[in-house]
Amino acid sequence: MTPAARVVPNVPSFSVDDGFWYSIPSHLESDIEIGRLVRVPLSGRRVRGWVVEIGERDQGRLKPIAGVSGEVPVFDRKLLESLTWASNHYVAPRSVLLSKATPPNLPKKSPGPDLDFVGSTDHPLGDFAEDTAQGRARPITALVGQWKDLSWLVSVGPVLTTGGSVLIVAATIAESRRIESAASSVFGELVVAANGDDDRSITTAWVQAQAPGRVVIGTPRVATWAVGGLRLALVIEESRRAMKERQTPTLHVRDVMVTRSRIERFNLVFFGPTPGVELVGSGAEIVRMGNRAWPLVEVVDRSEDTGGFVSSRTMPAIEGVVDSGRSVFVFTHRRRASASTRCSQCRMLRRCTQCGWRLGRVASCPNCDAPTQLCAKCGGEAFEEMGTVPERLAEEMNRRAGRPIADVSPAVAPVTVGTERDLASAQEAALVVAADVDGMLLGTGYRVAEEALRQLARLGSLVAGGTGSRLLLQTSTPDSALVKTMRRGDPMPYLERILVERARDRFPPSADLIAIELRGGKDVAVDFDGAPSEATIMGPIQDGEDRRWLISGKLGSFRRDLRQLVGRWRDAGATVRVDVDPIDI
DNA sequence: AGCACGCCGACT
DNA sequence: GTCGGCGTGCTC
Repeated sequence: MTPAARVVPNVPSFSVDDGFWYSIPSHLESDIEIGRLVRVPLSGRRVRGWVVEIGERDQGRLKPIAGVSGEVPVFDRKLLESLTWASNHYVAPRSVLLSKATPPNLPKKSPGPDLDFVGSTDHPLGDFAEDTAQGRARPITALVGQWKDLSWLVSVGPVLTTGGSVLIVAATIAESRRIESAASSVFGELVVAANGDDDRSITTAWVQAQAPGRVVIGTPRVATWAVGGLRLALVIEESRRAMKERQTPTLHVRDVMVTRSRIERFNLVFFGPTPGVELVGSGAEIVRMGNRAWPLVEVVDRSEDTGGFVSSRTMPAIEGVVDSGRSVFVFTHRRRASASTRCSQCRMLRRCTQCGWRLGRVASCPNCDAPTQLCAKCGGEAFEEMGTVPERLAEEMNRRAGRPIADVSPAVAPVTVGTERDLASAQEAALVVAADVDGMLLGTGYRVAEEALRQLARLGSLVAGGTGSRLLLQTSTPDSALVKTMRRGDPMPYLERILVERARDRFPPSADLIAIELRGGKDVAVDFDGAPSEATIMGPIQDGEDRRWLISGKLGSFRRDLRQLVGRWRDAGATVRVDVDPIDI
């Protein structure tokens, strides 16, 4: 028997998931521990790999580890367990997940922090941080409210003074930078931010994050990082799209952090105005901050209104704010006019009276060929394009104001018109207008209701403080659940209702959902033998060279079998994308 | 991934 | 009879 280590080579293939045993040469013995990067011989060459187990093995035909790389391990046993869970959940090779925990350059030893901090506030997070500092476990918490003023940062102080670290994950680099600069003014050198885009600064941040007693801030990539002495993790706006990786493996920060907090035993708080339905469904404890999760809302009822993008009651509000020297942001959810149209009179979606197909500007129904007619609802004969193109919106406001007040984003005029893509860079405004709330609910997919609320709440956080500042919603359904929810300022009853509907319709989080996409490999035969009877397989949908399937239901151990299948399809030459928990289907 | 192996055609 | 093209399979 000889000292040996199991090593997962850095090879993106399912077939090396279990790793291989190598003997440990005596001169390396003191360096080999779980999570260390090593170089090992593998089929006639040397590759990098990670130590995942240490033991004794029969010398047999074991090859020796050729060397160690870096100065410190990149994960411990617990983080390894979380990463292994993720490789299974996301149907990805284990080495791909281990790579995500590894800094781009070789990690050095970190010097410990040498500064101390004391402070606290009466923010709800203060209690949480105090419990964390005392070593008390708290259930996973959804803190419902605005985070942007950042005054809450100081309340994580007690965790630091007891030698623990705090991890903060934000959706984008811009937000991470804002949090970093506010945190630095409170905690100084204790702040570590992974905001760079070059390998060197990312590696430096990783190294610094290994010393306990830090505030580590970064984008979703840091969710798979080891953090020294991690006691409290904070995820800001977990329901944002950016919280899920786009390519395989499609990690979601929420799911990774929930698993890590259970295994590594740190406290976990999700913070934002609208927790995701999946988070609500996971039984997280809901803590509301204040009475409203977003500022005051004014509703402009358009059901009696005639055409145009902006109501005759909205225009004076906009002009009033402009005249007082403050700014306005007008939000429209679509950049391009869609093919659909609606009645200018009753504002209902125009549908074929024969088959219900959505109609654009056509003389006959493209589905059933029936000649198109008057509005099925009210008999109106004028129709307008759906969706409010920002340019047209700005033109209309300028025309009606009789002076140039509006322009499309980025802000150059007092009134800025923008879509979701402009929200990240938008400036605060005294008046924020959602031009077409009804249109936000007309999309397809099981998430539209949730998305609509999330976007409106996000608009709320653009509203500057001060008297008269507000969010104005234009809608022809002022009694809808969405508008009522916005008026009340509490997202929870709305989200809980969506949760019930998802369970009824067998959508996530009540059911597993995996989309599989094969690019190329036309002759690769695909079958899902062994799929459990509780799973439904839809597809393939052919899209040019691509084929797409959707698997839903209770997957159970089928996830494991899927690894084999995906491996086989890849070996046969197909590019396989596995989208676990897909957001748009 | 990347290397060996093997089967095939091309060329000394 | 040998060289090198690349498709297939395996890696302690």
